Amino acid sequence: MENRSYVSEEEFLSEYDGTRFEKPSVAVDLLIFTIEDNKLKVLMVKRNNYPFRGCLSLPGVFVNINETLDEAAKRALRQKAGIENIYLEQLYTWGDIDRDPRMRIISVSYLALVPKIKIQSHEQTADSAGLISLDEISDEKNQIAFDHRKIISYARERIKNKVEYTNIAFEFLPQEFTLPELQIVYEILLGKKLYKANFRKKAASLIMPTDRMTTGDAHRPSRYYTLRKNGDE
Amino acid sequence: MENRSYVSEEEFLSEYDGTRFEKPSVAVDLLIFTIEDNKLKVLMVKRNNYPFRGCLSLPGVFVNINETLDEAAKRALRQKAGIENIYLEQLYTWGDIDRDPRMRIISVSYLALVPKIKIQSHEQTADSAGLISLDEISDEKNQIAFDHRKIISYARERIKNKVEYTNIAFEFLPQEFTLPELQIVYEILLGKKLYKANFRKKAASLIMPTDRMTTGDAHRPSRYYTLRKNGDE
DNA sequence: CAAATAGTGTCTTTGAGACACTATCGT
DNA sequence: ACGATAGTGTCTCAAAGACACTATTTG
Repeated sequence: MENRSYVSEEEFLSEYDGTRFEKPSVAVDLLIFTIEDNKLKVLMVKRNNYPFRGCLSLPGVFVNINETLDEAAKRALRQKAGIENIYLEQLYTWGDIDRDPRMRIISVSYLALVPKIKIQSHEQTADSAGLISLDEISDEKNQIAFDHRKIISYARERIKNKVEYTNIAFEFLPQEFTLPELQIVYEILLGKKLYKANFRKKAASLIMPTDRMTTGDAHRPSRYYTLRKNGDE
Repeated sequence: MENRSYVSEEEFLSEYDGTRFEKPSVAVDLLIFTIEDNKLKVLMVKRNNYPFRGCLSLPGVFVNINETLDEAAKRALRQKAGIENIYLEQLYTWGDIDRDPRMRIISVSYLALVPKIKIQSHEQTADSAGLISLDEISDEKNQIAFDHRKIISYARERIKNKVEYTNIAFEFLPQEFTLPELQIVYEILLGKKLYKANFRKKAASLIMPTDRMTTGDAHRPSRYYTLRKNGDE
């Protein structure tokens, strides 16, 4: 009886092309976004090897033969930024031939969103990692390694779009937040000011009030809310 | 002076991990969607080798070392379906370890949309290709190779979403079409009936009337339209 | 004229947008 | 009382949804 028996690689490849294949390398690159000082920032590392020595680049790892892409992304998140359990989604796969001058590397990029608090304590994990504002990255005077400027700009667009039809904005905040805080996050991500009253009406269906309030400010206190999960009434 | 000098692979890899890497293979798989007999269908080929002999699978090729992912996708489109110059976008990259029982293969999937007319003449290109309706693919009685059922279902969702905020529906139609035809395409892609009057009001801003009308039908004739491109008034 | 499909007019409801107002803190 | 920020009420306008109507062809 025929079960899924092994077929040699040679035989297998001939099914497709009849030629040998030189394989590209596969890496995973991370786009770890957070909001600091009311600015959207990306975690980048300074390269201390060629090529692009001294330039900023996205943190990444090679994909091991025995780990999935998602696992590789999570490992990179742990090893390069010391973060776990945050929003993570596959973004796009970059396959230009000369994107790395040394060899052919296909990069599967992952988008990670994280509240600033979670990232603080791990700042000096691997290499010299740091949060870079998107303004600095757009600035042509700053050297960015590989095609990473393009990748970041792609990620920025994805965020802007997804804010409109998902709740990713909440990923930038701690579990409890005030509505003014939430509004600022939306304004940063969308890149425009919003009307307070309208924003609150729309947000109302997404959130649940807590009984905690801000204290100590020289103005009316603000209530803390949490994101309403599916199933909460 | 230091320019981007060559660094041995060994040395290069050590920067990341310090271990040797066994590389996965990288393939491109195509999801070629079209509408036939008022049903959404995908182009699939019947496998005549192990594994999954006799099962339906998505057409795909390995990525050559000297071609980009987009180029590989276009080549697959040409070689496996004989189609060119159609809507093509990268969908998602699948990297589970055992998605192929023979060896580690990472698959970059591409979504292609095509009007039925363009595909007709090339029906019997490579292998035994054929258009399979999504109902048949969901049917657990039909054997689908690899993780391709999951991939198709992911693509189906992407189409449903993108119909809402892009003009991809037009990719399923020839250059000239009637509004009833366009409405049917939208209904199939969205999976629900639409109100004619409302649909037409919304479509009005996207289309340009021609002076051609349908003829020969035992009812009022229908005007042909074209998609309004950016720049058309 | 009957059957069939193409195409239109209009009312209702919903939500986005804009603006003016009130509320509550610390000093 | 004042400055500052939190929070609300309400009007307008545009789009989505629902339904009833008219129009034009063939046989």
